[in-house]
Amino acid sequence: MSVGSAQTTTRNIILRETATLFAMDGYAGVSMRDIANAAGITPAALYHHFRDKSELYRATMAYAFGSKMSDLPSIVLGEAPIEERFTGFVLWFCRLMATDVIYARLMQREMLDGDDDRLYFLTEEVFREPFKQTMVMMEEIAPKGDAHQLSMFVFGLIFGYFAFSPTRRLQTGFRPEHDDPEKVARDVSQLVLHGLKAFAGMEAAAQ
Amino acid sequence: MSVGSAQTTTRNIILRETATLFAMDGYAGVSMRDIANAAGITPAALYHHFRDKSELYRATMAYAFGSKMSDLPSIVLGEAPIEERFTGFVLWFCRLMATDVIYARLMQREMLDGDDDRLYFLTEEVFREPFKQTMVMMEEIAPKGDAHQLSMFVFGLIFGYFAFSPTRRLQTGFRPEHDDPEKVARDVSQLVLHGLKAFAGMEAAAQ
DNA sequence: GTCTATACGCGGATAGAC
DNA sequence: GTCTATCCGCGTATAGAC
Repeated sequence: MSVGSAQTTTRNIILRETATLFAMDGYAGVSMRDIANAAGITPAALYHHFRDKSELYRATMAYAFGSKMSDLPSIVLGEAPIEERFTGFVLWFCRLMATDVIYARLMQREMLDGDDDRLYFLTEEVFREPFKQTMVMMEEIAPKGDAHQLSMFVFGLIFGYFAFSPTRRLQTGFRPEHDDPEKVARDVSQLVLHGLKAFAGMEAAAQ
Repeated sequence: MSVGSAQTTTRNIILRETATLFAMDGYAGVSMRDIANAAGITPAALYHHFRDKSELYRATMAYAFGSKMSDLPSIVLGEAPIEERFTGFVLWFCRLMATDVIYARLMQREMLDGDDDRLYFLTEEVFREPFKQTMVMMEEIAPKGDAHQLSMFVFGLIFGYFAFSPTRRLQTGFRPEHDDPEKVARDVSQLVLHGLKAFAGMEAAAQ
């Protein structure tokens, strides 16, 4: 559930609370009164820190998404064999999606409701680097494949799997271990690493 | 963009409009005035057809999700070899996600905002059958694998890939064909069919 | 089945005191 | 930097005529 950085200025308290509120109820579902309440101040005080609701929302995204990706490079870059680095990446992303509900939900909401500017921010500031690094791995594993698309398959698979959780838990055959990021990461890695061999030699030949 | 059935009763006109509105802006983002406007009636008239906003929302879900899955069985059941049936299923789901924006967005929103009842409805009335059929295919392709989880990987992959579209289109290496359900389906099928061979003989052995 | 009229609380936002 | 007080339009919802 952890989101953003540490300092306990009023501004940061507000942002920490809004991250949770916006993640749970969405932009339109949260009022400035709700936020003020959660932060322990009055609505009027909010406007001392942020011009209006939409600026507060944007600040919340910057706060919530900031520096989440920082531990990734050490996993992906390095001397280890590609399979190991890839598996490490998958595990990292599975853990993020499974553990940080706020983060995962905000991502989902931005995909649905983000305007051009916010999607640009998300693309550039949040996904650009991890995505590039994933593409590099894809090129190494499946040199003749479409690195962009294959990387998106990986992101999509993990993102989608956990986004489906609410109904997945009610579905035939569900067991609690299906929520366990360690297990999911293992099986995703296995499926993808094996599957990518189909793209190692030639582009979309099978059908 | 097509949603739901045909008859042009007022009730159906309302539901058709609300499906679009709720899909685009979410429950809290749409007012009864908006809906009345779109349907060409006054807000008061809405309450002749639906008790309140939340009943209207539930009716919209039932309308939007109703009978979308009907053409699936003929694809999945049949005499064709399993690879072909699986590919057919993947193509069907890719087309649904890529073509029917309303449907895809409502699904995403329900994952985020659905209460217990609505998630139960989604699970039972929308996903139960297609999911079961996918599990059957998984058991045939990867007898020793975890059919529930592998099926969810497939749903998650396709769902997640298209849910990512807004930022995917801004990402390094994007080309328009990455939005083409036919191409995506081909490559997803190839990746998964090949990857599943890793699960054909034993459960999660590789790592 | 749809209208006009209306109730009334909640929404975002501001003024100005402390 | 936070408060109290307040503005005003929009939110859901209803009453009752046609």
